[in-house]
Amino acid sequence: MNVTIKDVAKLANVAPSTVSRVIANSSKISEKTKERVRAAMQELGYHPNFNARSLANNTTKTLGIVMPNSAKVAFQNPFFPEVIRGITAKAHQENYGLYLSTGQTEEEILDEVMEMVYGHRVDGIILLYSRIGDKVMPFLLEKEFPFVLIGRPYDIDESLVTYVNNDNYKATKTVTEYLLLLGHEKIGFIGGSLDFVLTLDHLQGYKDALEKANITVRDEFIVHQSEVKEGGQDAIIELMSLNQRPTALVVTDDIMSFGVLRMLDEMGVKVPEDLSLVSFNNVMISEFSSPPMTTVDIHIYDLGFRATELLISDVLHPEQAKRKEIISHKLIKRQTCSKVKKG
Amino acid sequence: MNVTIKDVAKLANVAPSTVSRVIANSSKISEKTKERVRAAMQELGYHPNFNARSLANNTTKTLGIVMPNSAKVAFQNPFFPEVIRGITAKAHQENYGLYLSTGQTEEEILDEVMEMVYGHRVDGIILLYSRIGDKVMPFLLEKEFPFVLIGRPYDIDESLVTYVNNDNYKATKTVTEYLLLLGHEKIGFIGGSLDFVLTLDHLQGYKDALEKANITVRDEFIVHQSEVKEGGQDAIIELMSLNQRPTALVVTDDIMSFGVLRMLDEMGVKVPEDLSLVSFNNVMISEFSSPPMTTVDIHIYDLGFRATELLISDVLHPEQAKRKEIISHKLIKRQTCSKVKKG
DNA sequence: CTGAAAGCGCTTACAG
DNA sequence: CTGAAAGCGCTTACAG
Repeated sequence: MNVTIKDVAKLANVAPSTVSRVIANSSKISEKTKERVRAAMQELGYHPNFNARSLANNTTKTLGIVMPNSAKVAFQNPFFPEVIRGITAKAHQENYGLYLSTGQTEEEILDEVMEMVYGHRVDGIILLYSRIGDKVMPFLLEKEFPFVLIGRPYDIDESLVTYVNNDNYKATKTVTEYLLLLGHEKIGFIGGSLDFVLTLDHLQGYKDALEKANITVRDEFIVHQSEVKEGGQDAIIELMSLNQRPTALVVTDDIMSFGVLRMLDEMGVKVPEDLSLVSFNNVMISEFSSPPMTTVDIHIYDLGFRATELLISDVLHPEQAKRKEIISHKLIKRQTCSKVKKG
Repeated sequence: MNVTIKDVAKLANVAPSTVSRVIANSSKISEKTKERVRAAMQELGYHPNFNARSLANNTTKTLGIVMPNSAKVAFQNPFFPEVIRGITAKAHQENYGLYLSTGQTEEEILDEVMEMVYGHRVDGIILLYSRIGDKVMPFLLEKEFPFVLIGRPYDIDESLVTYVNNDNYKATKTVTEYLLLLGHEKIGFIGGSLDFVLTLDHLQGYKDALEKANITVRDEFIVHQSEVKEGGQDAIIELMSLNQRPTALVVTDDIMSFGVLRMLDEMGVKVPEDLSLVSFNNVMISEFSSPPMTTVDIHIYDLGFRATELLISDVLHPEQAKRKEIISHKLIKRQTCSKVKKG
């Protein structure tokens, strides 16, 4: 019922193998034959069967995207759509398809990745996160399956994995120093779950900036929230209940900042007059908060785009050395920061 | 190099066909044999090759997701992640994989869909939008390829397609009537591009509510914006420059509302004192706007979940009648609406 | 430059 | 309940 390579071959009066070569645009086939075959394909409305091709040459032309287990939460954060947008752009350019992970728990995700690999569903995998104790990467490493990490490897020799990341340590350090320059000394930190390597980097940058300025790091100023949504709110209540309130806040995610700003508004705390805030990601809507937030643009789209580029290159040349790439970041100053109030 | 069905067969001392039947868990195989075969699979670390299976039985166990061409814009709107989340949940439950469209233009998307269909990449397709003049649906219809639409068909006999939708007409009508009840008579409308069927429904609901209340529909109160992001801003400037400003606004998208609220704040227009606003979608962060927005929850997740359920059912039973399903909506009252000011 | 043949790893009537 | 055989639609050495 379906038009196959054989039908085309018959009509064009050539062997199936020749048709196959025309599809691959092999240089060994004469222009004349190519034209004849192409005409036959046109006439019959031929389209190659991907599964057959994949089976024959062990290649799928599709890339797997693996999201953190908290898909529920994750996808509510514009980070993921945006990084996927970058991935999509490059993948489309290079004629790769995209296969999405659907697992909700760490275990399910590992199962899926195993299926992607063993089942030959994809040629390579993009990991959208780096989590401590993660088992996906060790598995991929062991199978020598091409993958690229968005984030940085942890507990694993860096030379073994291709990854693209921001300098999150430096970004957080800079941002904290910026707050210090504005005269703030009581600076709070609201970050994500300590399960993520990202959070470690954020935290270290924050601490080092303070220490460099000879300011003691206070544990009660540091709050971690895995649940981005309500997290922002709980965190701010905690901080604002302290005897010594911070006068500035480093919040590591724009969506969290939305929650924080809302909460502060309700509590009657004026931003930036009473409290300054610096955020991270520069997600589209972050300029629509009130007041519009000062935030670090980490070029999410580029993370996805470059990761895909590197992955495809690794897929095509598995023998080449792993590479790392740092995507630049940029502080976008809007209206949530001001000099500390005297007194 | 790879462990295949043959290796397992050899070790278990059965024929490859038997192994295949064990994988399919055929009831014709004795428990004893099953156990022996499973043990062999375990021992060898066997995993089925999906491409081979797909080729042999012409089934992929994967579903295609097709996003609107404006992927650039689209994905910035939390609607898509959220609907995909619903899709993901059901797909995972039923052991289906997900394949994502990557095209950026209408033409590219059609090409991709054709490739999905002709290339046997997916068993069925979920269309995340309904656009006027769209060519994807007619193609799918012609090929009799299983698909489900999120939205409603336009210019196509409804009995021909399975779809899941909200009653957007009624929702907008109700919301407008709510504003009327609060005493507003000058009610503006900020909607999406007229290319989308969704916008037609929104607009009709808005108009009918006004007409029913004997209020003339004013063209200058109606603004369409395709670009959600800046759109919100341009639109509000236009409206607020009128001699007769509206006292209330129906905005058909939360993200747009964020832009609108920001703009109003800058212009010194107080919400809800000077202007009321009702929005649509109840996206996660919509409760974090200031003030928190009153919006219609359209149960995006459910749209995706049910669509997937229906699609899988259509894939499995192509002969059955097409179905339609309306997902409920609910007005979430927060703080952007109040009675009209006297005078 | 082109063809005949084997093979990729499964599934599924058909027999028994 | 199990096996032998054909087939799914491609690709790719190997010959010529």
